[in-house]
Amino acid sequence: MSQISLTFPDGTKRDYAAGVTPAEVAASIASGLTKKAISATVNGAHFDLQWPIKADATIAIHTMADDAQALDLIRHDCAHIMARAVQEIWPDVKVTIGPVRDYGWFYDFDRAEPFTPEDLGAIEARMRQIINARDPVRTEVWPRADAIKFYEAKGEPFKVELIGRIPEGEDLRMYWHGHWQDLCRGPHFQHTGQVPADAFKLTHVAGAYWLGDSTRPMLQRIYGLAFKNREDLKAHQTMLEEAAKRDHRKLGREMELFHLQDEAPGMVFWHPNGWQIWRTLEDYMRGRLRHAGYKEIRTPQVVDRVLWEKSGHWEAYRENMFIVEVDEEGAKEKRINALKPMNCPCHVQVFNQGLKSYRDLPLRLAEFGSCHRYESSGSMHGLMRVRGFTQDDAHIFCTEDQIESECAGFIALLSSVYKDLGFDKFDIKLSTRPPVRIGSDETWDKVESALTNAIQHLGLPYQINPGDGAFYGPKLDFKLTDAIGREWQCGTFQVDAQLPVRLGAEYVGEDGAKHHPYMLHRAILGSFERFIGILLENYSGRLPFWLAPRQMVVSSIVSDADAFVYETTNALKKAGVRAEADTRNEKINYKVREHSIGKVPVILAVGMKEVEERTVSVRRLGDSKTEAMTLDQAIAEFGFAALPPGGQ
RNA sequence: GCCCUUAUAGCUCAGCUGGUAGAGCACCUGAUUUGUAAUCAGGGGGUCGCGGGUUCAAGUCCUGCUGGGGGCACCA
Repeated sequence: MSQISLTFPDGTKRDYAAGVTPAEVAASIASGLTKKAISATVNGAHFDLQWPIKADATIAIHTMADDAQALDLIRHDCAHIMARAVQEIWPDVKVTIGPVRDYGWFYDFDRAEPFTPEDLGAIEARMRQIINARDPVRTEVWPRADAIKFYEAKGEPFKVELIGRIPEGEDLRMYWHGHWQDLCRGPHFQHTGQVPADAFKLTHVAGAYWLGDSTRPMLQRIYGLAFKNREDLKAHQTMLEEAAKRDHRKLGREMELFHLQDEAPGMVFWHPNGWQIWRTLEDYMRGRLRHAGYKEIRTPQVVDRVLWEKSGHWEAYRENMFIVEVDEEGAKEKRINALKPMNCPCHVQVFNQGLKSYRDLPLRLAEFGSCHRYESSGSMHGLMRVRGFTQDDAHIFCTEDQIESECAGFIALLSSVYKDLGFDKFDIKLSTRPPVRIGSDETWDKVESALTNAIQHLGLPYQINPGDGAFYGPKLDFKLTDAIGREWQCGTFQVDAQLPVRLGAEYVGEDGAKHHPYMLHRAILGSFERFIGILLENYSGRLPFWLAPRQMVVSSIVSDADAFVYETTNALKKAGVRAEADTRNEKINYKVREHSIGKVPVILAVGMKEVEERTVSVRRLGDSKTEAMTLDQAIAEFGFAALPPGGQ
């Protein structure tokens, strides 16, 4: 047998017989490593200890100290152990696939009866038995015909189909966890006892289409969490509980911001406090847009289908549109309109009024545009996915040469807005030309490089999603990261050479001839509804002072202080602060508690001491200390704090 | 849209194997004038999501619809 050379992380090389396994390599290095080794990285691929290495390679042996590999094996072995447990309890259940995911894994099963929470407990118990049995894990590469025959005999149709989808030439790997068998890419541990028995938890069952295809059968997916030890699992569960506490739907009720009801699913009823947040945010955005050279417009909600036919939406998007029929008396036929699902066609109508010159470009038209989309019933979620929403929309009409500078200007504006709103980190994703597209390659080259140059000149990192652009042009998506690490896609910047042509937008160029402008679709917040939801969850409802719907409550301690409470409240209001007086006959403890729960950023307490000294006692949310301040100081400080960032 | 699950007072929830509803908070009234996260006492409040069905009897069992939740699909 021939020799191969393996290169270790420290650069040393050793020779082995071809076909040596990582387990044998580990044993050759140190006897302690034989026991501690769990897997290896061979030429960048995660290898099972049992897999033969056939040629020269770089190799690194992993132990449980390597988090990434250890967690990958723990979660993947959990998936197999769970599937084995399920089939041991219910032998007629068919298995499908069970991949690793963030913090755990899932496995999809085909079973007539639904799994119940009690079932999950029984499965967990059986999993622990399997782990405690320390059953060996074995793997073999099989010819596909044998594997297909094997699964047909076993009555596992999903596995048979899966084999048919694995590319020819790829090794078909069979795994055994004890007596139980599964088709799997691997790698895995060497025995089931290597999975920590106290660091996993089955969390919930959900439906999932086979192969993610809604025309295929609905399977039952069981989700599990798994970590290296009990403490990590507990920490993660605590984190999930904390995340649930800041759910915007819960905060919306507690802070009296908005509600949703049966008669208008997916449409928001904004209450005074919530609408105050909205208006503050809208005023802020309006100021930012004005400074960035945008002109604000307003276009109709209900538009005749003729326009949607021209724009192409009637054909492509009709099932998601709210159709409005008007039956005019005496008219020969009904007039069919649609609530606008987006603003772009209306903005082109504004552009088309009057003759435009190249001197008018770039023309930036902004609208806080109310849109309605008939979203599928299962997709709605609080403020995050609704049927009626308002975009911070704008369309920039420009020439090809202006795309790059417009893009750069947009990203600068977006990053500044995100920073003001408390999001320091965001990622950019560039989606490039798809296989099916319109326009010449030359134009695509030019437009894609305009976007790339704009990002690069700003020195920002970005990822490329090849082929993910729209058929009419490339796009940038902007994803921000919130306080607990979740990512939200909000901003977008799309280049469109199509709609201006379809809707006949033209300008007179320097050459005196008519040209179609490019249209740049862009949004920073995405929608007010969703962004307010994100803000609430990011801040856990404790919005920064300028955004808080109720900024200050001036609370009396004794009723003799009431006059000074009103004087203070009125002075603060005059200074632009959203201040309220609370002179109810209640203890100061009661008032402090109530307004703290109400997430009011600043509570002022006024007793006789303050009345005599013309001071206020300041208590900031989340801080149990108080601070004495003269009334004049308080007015100056909080009057300033109430201004939006940038002093607009 | 699909799978599972769920719907009881303004909110959070209890109501066992069917016997016509209960708690805490909130709300109202009274007392209390209080120093930084709940003062005490009393009171009012629910056609148990909606429509059918089984039963002597339905919040409870069956069924349809609607909304919510967890996912999947969708998000041009």
